[in-house]
Amino acid sequence: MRGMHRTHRCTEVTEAQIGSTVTVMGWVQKRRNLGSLIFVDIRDRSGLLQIIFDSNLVGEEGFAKAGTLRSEFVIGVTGVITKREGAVNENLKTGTIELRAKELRILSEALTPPFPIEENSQTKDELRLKYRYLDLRRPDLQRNLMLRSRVTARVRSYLTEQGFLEIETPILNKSTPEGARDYLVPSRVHPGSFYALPQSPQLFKQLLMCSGYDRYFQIAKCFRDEDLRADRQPEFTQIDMELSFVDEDDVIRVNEGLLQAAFAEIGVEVQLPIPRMTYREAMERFGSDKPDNRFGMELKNVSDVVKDCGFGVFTGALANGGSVRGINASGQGAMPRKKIDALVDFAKGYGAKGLAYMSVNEDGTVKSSFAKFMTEEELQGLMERLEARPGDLLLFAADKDKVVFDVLGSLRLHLAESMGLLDKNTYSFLWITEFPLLEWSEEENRFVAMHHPFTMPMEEDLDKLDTDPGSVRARAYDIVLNGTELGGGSVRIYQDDIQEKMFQVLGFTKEAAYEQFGFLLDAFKYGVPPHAGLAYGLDRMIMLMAKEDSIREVIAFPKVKDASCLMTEAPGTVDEKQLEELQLAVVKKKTEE
RNA sequence: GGCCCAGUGGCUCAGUUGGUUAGAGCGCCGCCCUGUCACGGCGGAGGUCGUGGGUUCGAGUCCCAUCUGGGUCGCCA
Repeated sequence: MRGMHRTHRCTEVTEAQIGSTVTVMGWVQKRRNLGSLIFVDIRDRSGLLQIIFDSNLVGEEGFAKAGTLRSEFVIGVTGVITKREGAVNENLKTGTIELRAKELRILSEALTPPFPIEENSQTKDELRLKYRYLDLRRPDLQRNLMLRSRVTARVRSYLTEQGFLEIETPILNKSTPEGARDYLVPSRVHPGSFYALPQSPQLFKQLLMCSGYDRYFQIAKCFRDEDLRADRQPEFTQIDMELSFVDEDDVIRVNEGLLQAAFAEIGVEVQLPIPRMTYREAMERFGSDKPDNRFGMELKNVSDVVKDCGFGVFTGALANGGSVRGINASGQGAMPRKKIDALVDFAKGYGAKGLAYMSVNEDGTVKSSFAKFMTEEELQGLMERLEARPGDLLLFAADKDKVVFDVLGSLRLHLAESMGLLDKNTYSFLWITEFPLLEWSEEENRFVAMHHPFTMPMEEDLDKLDTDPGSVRARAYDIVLNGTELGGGSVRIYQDDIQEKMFQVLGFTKEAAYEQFGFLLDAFKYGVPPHAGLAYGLDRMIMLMAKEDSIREVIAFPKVKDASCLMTEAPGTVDEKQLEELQLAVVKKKTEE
């Protein structure tokens, strides 16, 4: 490398540099050898620049060397920027200019890559992830990671301007049984004891409030040992924050500014204030606590219309305290039976026993699985409630509310996708408020916290904590973007008596509460400010900004479905010696013996 | 743990009702070519069809099991 220094990235040279000598360095994207003239496209993270090798300028030796160039060789080239003699390439940022090489250095040679290094890869994920370092050379992934870097930089500067302090919290923590499964790390010094990797910095940020750092944030790695999804990785990143002396409106105000700043990076102007909707309304209208409000197809309650009908499925659900609700898949009335059957199966996957449907023909007559049980008046009532027009397809679910919401909410999204209603260029934000404080767990036969045990109940519901805990609403809020939960937070409990009551409702004894969270409860006794906070899933935010369908596309080194890494082959076994030091033994399953 | 989809040269795919030496495009290798940018021309190498078992005279194609990757339900306070 001695004597040659890069002066520009490939697309940093412009027509302004014409006539000047520059040095670029990067990877060979493509060579086009015309015999006595060789063109090479050189690539770096900024993009592509065409280099022309002409023996008159680069010399016989240099020209011969250029002839040996192959894909992905790393080269350095010094030359003169000139206006192109040939045609302009309108697909390139540098399409009107080229670099006439005077000197070529091959910095390293390269094997032919196992898949093409190009945009819009068609390559299987498996191969891409095994060679992630090559995959990461592709322009779309480079754009995603550069976007991620810009957004986090913008978030940092915005929060800093707003008086937030960036403070790190521990990775090695005490395990807490509530919530997701922890990743555990054995302690060598304390055999038989384990640290847990943080699922979030929740307790620490509340302690920081107790300590007077009244506005905290962190871009925090978090870990959850649960199954993966397109939008879930075992390790992920949160933009985590906590504020003192605030209520939910203060948190929302600061975060609307944050979202505006962050989304400005992709040229999207977030309209403020972001609309708010209660949890109850979101469930009633969209069957989801994270509604995608880029399109309609809202749920309609038709329980009153069908309450006396002759269709046992409907009346039976109502008799069991459930409801009958429907959605209108507008314009889908001609859907063939086979596709409707597929929708029924889809609904069954979400716990429905079935799905009643009704196609409205162009002449106004209906074709339906249940019309024969209905009076003309009832059919008309259903059509009116769902604002049905000729050519529409109406779908109904009848069950307990929870199932009906789940089924129709999922169906609504499913249909919207196949109907092409989901526009990735639209960014529709929504705050969801007044979440239930508690959720009944069939598995544990007790109430569990919907958010976490430190979430403040709404004042007007406090008296119901004893009588009807399930109906108590929380001062919790989620920020939803296009049907994705971007983040969530709450006002925290800071009063002893309410916190104790909360633990009591959750079935914690005082001893158990202190065993788990004693340090926090003690801290609260020494002067705790009212506080509230919020955390974003950064990966999801960047995914939506980059219009990707999986957070893997915005994470440099993601894990695959079974939480392993195809490149490093983590996790792996360890030496006997390491296990001995930790006083651990691996129990082999019988099937492996 | 359940369900669904995929697995054929380096990559992306095609492969008829099971039937002779398994095809294509791109890539790769060699030769030729002074303005290409999906460069062009000529020639060439390369796969036994994820793995194992079964049915059959005969299996890429049918059956069973299994592995790998993806999606999803459960799970994810």
